Amino acid sequence: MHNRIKEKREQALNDKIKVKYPRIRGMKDILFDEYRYFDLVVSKACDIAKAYGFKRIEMPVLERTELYERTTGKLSDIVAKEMYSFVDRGGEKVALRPEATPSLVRAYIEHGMFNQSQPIKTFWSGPLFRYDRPQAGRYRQHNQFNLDIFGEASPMADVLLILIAHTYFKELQLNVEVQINSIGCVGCRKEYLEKLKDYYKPRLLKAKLCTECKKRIVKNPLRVLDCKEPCCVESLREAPHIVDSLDDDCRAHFVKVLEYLDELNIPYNLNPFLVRGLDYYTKTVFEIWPISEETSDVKLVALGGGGRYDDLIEYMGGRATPACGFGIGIERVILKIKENNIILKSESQNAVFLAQIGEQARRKAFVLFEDLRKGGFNASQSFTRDALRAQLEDANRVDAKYTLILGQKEVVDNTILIRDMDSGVQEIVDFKKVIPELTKRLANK
RNA sequence: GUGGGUAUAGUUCAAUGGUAGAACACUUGGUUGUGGUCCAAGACACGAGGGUUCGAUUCCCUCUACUCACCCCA
Repeated sequence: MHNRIKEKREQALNDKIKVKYPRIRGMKDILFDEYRYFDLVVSKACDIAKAYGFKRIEMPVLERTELYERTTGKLSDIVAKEMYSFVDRGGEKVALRPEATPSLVRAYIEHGMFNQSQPIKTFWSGPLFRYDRPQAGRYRQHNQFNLDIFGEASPMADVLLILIAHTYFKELQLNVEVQINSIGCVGCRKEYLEKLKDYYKPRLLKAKLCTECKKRIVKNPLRVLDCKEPCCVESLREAPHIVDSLDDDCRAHFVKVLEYLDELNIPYNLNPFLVRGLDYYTKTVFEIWPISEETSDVKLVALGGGGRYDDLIEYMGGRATPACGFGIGIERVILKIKENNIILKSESQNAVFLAQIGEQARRKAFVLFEDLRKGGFNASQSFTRDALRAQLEDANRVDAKYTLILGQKEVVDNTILIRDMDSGVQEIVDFKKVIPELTKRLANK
């Protein structure tokens, strides 16, 4: 009776809490089953990265606001309207990182990594924050996995990144397409932008653009290429391609990248209108687009993207260092995996469940459980429960192959029961021989 | 920032101008030491505020949240 009242009170309290302190918009809890996907997606990426000689790095979530204003660009949407920035108690202007590259570059410079043997290959995984309106595959806090290579000018670095990305999605059984383009160096881009502006000089053509792009063509012409408005897409049909404006060096670099991709049999789509939103990219830019299973259409939400940023490190006050990198959106990958009904490996690896009845048995069970764990068994238990029935239910829940039952009687006799959970057959075994017996049984499987 | 849709139990969904049901999940018991099946019992919900009304979970308004799309991005 007492318990019931207590429970009710707790429930009422919980309900109140639920409405009183709701989660912040666009933020997600990742629980249990969901976390299995998270784990798979991240650990697979880490494994591949390690295999290719990348080393793990983590940076603080908080950086000076200025860092992003200078690199990502004050005018970019990310900085201008999506950044969580505030003044801290010491009067410092700080921001929750909206992307990882600036922090990486900051760390590279700050720790004098240019003095180590180049290239420096890093991988990183963690949360990013953008104050955006949430929707499918977009959150205010989302996780990315990034690979970056510092100090390598060779097109091989670009290729390596794309190769890893491609391998990664293939191993996850996701159908993707690599979209690739080169936006050249500052010089090429300057030349191209003139050509593009010239192309849009005729009034008639300019009139076709959407309102946004009419502004863009003056302020940030490259972004016009990226617009998805049908009228803009249409207007671009005859537009000059940036690859035709590349200088010898940039062209040679890009050709080399494509040659290697061909060699490696990595399917790509040469997308002359692919430009990336961030200011610091040079030469190769690429995105990974999912291909929908049923329609085999390419969906426009990218699972990942990246490119080269050869000027960024010098621009930030470091020694001139070529670099490139790319990021994968963890939540988006998970979404795709679920969409495609890709089945996770079952977690029924809790081969042995240890049940106990009575105080003495429980004490003995604690010790035995440690031995099982140290012996490499996937052991589970619910020592907080008393009833054997409840414990067997738990054993069933975790899909145990065997349940060990240790009761008062067994303690006295120095034995233990081994119950086969499929057949329900159980056997009395000498307590000392449990571990060898289990080893034998599990080896036979 | 703009536009659409939605809001009922832990989850997925019903019904209703007279305060609500199911399925699954959960707890307990049937079995004081035996799970998966079965049976019984139990706990748990109308997002918030306002209006219309004798009476609103239902109709209207506002807010909030969720969701989808645009912008942008991963």
